[in-house]
Amino acid sequence: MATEASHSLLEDFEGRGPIARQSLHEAIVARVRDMIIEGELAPGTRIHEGNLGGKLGVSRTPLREALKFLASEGLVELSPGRGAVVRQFSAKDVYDSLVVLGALEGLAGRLACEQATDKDIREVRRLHDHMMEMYASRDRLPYFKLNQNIHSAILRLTKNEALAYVHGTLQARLRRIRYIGNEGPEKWAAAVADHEEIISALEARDAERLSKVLTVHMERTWERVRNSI
Amino acid sequence: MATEASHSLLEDFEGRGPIARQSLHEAIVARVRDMIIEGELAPGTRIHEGNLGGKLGVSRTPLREALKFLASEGLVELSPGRGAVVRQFSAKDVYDSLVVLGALEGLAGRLACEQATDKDIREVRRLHDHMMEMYASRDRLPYFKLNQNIHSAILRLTKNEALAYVHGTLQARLRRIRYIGNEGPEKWAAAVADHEEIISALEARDAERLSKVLTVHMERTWERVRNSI
DNA sequence: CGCAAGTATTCTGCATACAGAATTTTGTTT
DNA sequence: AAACAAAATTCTGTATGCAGAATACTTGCG
Repeated sequence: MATEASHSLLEDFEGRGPIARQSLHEAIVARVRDMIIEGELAPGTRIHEGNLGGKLGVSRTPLREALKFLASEGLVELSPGRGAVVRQFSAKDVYDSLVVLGALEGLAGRLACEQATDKDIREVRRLHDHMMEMYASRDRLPYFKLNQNIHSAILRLTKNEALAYVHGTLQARLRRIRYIGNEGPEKWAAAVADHEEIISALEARDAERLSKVLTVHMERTWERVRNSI
Repeated sequence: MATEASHSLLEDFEGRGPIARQSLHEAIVARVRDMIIEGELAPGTRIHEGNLGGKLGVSRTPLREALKFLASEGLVELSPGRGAVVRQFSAKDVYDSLVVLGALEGLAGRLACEQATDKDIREVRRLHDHMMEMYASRDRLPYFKLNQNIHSAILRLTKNEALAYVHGTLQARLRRIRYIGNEGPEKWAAAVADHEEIISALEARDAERLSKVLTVHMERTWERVRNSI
């Protein structure tokens, strides 16, 4: 099985102007992370440094560095002498992560109501409205991505980097699960209803209500995804 | 300034029997992390791959991999073209982290009361009593380490890996701050009092009380360390 | 004496080379 | 044909080499 003579990340990088100041390291991390999230690298798969490097058009050295980075994030596991393996998350892992995310988003809701500027909140409203358009037209993928963006945005509103960071790492672990979790119409509608309340509580700067609905939203998320694991 | 011809991590590793199955990668990560926590690598320092590699007795390749790992943890920052720099945490960073840790320990307190076995709790009691002996003899360093161990142990009692993981990464960022934070006798006594209540609530499996005291303990920790940043 | 431009050196980032461990294939025996 | 053993191959882990960027140094000029 020959490695597809594909598109080189390095060329991408060199092609960019001075605007995209990201390093090749970050590009590889982002690319491999996406491959894991989108299932191109299935959980449990042993990552072959030669093949993957060839596919991405980079040598093993920067690829290995990226894998260590992802290992620290918890997306891959390192087994000494046997390289990196795409981490498998059990149903319990997912549930546990959602419990923690519930607590983190609960805290974020409280802080966001205190810290956010009116402009910040309008920005979230814009994302929300856009997401609702995607719901109206039943465009799953854009809806999914906007959904993620809204949650990340609320985390950023807290202006608490540590909070945004830990939320981000847990979120990344679950992104794949949510990505595949295509819930039915009634569950989707319930999720949308949650989001209506989220934006409403945020605009009212009702810390308790926002905190509560975000935590409950996480619990309901578990109900939605538990069968697709 | 010549690099000290020191003790090689690689030799350490080769010297070990089959018991210590940790890889050289993990050894380097642990060593550099300790150097950061203990201040041997000061915040803001640019890490010189050649020098540090020489000091540890390893080549640049595994060292660079370890630095990427630590970058993901947030202990070092990568600036493209300029290598790795030991991350500086501002007072706000520390406060923000403590706020998140407060929420996480609060959650952990609730979960620990549900999930812990009696044996688990006895183990924490043992650590607690041992820590109290160290307090009695005013042995700061052992006290400090046991203190950390107790908090980590409570996190493990939850049997929630995701929770323990995010707690661990934030904890690592603060370890250096706490390490240097030598509070006076009355503040130390107050911290000890908190710990008495923690173990008492845990043994009573009083989830609300344990959750509360752990969160408050974090807030008080901020009061203790805020002036030493 | 200060400052700037140009040069020299050092350092990072990536690729490659090499040794040893892990795995697969092959061959042999029952 | 199955199972074990041994050889061959593949793969990982580390060191080293090399190009280009970043930094330090030197020299010339105001």
